[in-house]
Amino acid sequence: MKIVTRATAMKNLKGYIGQDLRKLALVHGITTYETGKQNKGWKGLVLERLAGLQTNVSKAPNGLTYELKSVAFRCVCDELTPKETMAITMINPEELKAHSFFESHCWSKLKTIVFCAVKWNGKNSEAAELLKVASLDFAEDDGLIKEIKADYDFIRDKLVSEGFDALTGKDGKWIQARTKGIGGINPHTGQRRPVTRAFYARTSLVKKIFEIAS
DNA sequence: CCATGATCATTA
DNA sequence: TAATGATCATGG
Repeated sequence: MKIVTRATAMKNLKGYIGQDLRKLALVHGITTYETGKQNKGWKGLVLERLAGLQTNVSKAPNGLTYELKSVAFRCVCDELTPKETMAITMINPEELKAHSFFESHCWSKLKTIVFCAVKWNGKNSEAAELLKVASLDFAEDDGLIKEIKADYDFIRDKLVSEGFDALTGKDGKWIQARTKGIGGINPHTGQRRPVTRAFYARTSLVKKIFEIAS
């Protein structure tokens, strides 16, 4: 397995800025919506390939891997603004209780993230142009880290005192704990699948990250 | 089977 | 329009 550093990944990705991701998806054999079903994750998968990754096994970055994230941007007036929040990582209630912010998956992913701004052209977007690639260096903004940590601590505290079910997307100034379950009904049992959650970066955080990286 | 990819739908 | 909660296809 080949190791791709963040710098290499960024270099690879930058070569694709301005290109249509849908065409690239076809080249790499990634299903988009061609089959009649839409794959909501296809942009992320394409970007991972473009960065030089073979496949993404991104759970628990054991040291020297990085996270690749895409963010949908839409044009508000003349300014590019994040359309939506961005998933960071799944929340494991046990680990959330056990780990402080700087020991968490959330942080270890956040600090090694490579952001890709992708133009969003509406529902079931057929084309997706790669707008910009940025990596994050949080070391240059202590204040922001502190505030993110505060959100993490708040969410962790709430988990301990009120339980996993008490968490909502309302919590947190920069990050939030939104639901991210598999959703739907288990066709075998007919039961509802358990609700899971993930850390999300709010749009304001995404915007700030791109400002820092610029 | 389930975590991961990220978007879609609904409501205030 | 923005924010929150819910959802689906994919890959290992």
